[in-house]
Amino acid sequence: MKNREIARLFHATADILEILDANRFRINAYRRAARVVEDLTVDIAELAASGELTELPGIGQGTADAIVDYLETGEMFGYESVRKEIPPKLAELLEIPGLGPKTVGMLWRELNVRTLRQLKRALRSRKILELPGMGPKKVLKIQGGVRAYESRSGRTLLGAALPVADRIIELLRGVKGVKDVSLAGSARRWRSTIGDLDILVTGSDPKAVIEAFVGMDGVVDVLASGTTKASVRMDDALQIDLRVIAAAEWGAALMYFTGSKEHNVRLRGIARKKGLKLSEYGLFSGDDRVAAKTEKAVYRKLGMPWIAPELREDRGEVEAALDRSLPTLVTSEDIRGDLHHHTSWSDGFASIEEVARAAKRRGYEYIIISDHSQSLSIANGLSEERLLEQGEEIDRINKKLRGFRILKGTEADIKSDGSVDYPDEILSGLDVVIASIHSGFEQSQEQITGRIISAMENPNVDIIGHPTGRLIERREPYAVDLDAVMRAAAETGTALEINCHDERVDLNDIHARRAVEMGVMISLGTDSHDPSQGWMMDIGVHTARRAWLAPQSILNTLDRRALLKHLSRSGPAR
DNA sequence: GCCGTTTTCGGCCCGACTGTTTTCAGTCG
Repeated sequence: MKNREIARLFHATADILEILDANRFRINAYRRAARVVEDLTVDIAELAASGELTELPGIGQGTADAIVDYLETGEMFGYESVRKEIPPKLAELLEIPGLGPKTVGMLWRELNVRTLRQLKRALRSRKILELPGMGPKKVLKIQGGVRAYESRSGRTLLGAALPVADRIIELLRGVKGVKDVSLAGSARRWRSTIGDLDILVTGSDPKAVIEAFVGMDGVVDVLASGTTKASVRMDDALQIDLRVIAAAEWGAALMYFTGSKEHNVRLRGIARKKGLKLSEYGLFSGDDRVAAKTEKAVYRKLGMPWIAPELREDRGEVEAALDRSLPTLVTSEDIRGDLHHHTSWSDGFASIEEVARAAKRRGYEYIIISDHSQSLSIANGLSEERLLEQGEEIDRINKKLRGFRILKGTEADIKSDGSVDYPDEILSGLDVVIASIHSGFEQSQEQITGRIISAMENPNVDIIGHPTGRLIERREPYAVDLDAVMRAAAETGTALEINCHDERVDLNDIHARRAVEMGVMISLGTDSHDPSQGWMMDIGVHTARRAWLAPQSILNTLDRRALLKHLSRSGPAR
């Protein structure tokens, strides 16, 4: 799949055009094209082959030609020609906070700044102060941006940011006069990584809220602090934006601050067509505010039902809302059990009984114990004998539990030759078999894909665990041909996992949506190694929502009997 | 560069904050 590469080239083209001060709508067109390609659930080469590229919104003749050009030659003519217009590393400077395309372009033209090193030298020179719009404070601000850029650690995992958000929300609720506090931004949309945290507050004393916010523990840098808006950087480099708004504008502000930016742009376009104006202060007809207090009211006046935050990515949700075809999304209440959990029998930290009781407290009907298999010795994988012993232990504990069932499972390794790490007679005695790749990551696409497909052809294999093997921001996916895997999953009736662990989220939202479109069932598993990680099911559920999934597409919404029946297993009698 | 229930040209989302200005440009979200 060349989708990501093509999207990257469109983004790069837009970056360069910005520095060259090209028409901003042309720049936006490239950004939109990049995003459309990025979000595609199909291989762009297929669309190119069938001549359907220009049917995509935002892809016209120019960008379609560029895509075909790249697919055929490995180079994109448009990009190659603008690339020569600026020094090779100049566009990287755009990633420095506080430094935008205008300033980068000016510094290059006036002071011949072409690299980060030359930028740092220029910031110390006196000549920079002679440039228009440049003063001592601006220089300090950019120097601060350079420091942040050099020490940056990429995006923050949602699982790490949510506890911080909870703590801040708790703190702000305690400020005098505060009425409502809400998380907004990409965290409210449950993106698996976030750039910053956005928090919204309404209350009678904005000044007190801003003061409490910029003065809280852990703040190392106040980036902005106005009467309604403030930004801080925390000691772990996480940036947090706060906005204090009037109660009458709560809904409009929540929409604005939740984004995505692209979703908001679409809505504003629709407002404009209706002769209205949408901003964070409300939906206006001239000077009259026609809606603002709740999100629902604003959406209604735009002619559509409320759209769940997880869908607000401009991936077709606006069109679906307009013609009343939004999906019924799965919710946490639909989930009957966790389909992937480890215990101290392998590399987990809790006993089977502790895991089961915690799952029962979460309101589940069942949990699958899926410890590692024998060849994963580094994780204390279970030999055949120990797996059978574990089964007896599960039987004993099940007798003690009422209204809850521990199912016998395994997360069996898919070995380098594609075989599964236990013999069929062992696998067929289990309730659920997950098969995952934990070795041979460096194999070719053909080998990796072949391994997974041969595992799925084993009738005892029910679920493929973390199908791409990525670790967010740490390890790239192995070279798997996901399309081929999804086709085989549909044919063999094998489910694909959304591994809910915050470091994995694998399948991701786009993949999961594609899989279900191809007729594949999705399994949600937290891959917990301790019951305290069970909450990550929320990450999986909301990722499934981001993938537009209804309960029917998800294995864990089945009750125990229906689940075992679906997996073609009789299962133990109650 | 894309797009069209005001179509093939003339539009294209909106506002806060900052630092530089003396009315505004750049950056960010």
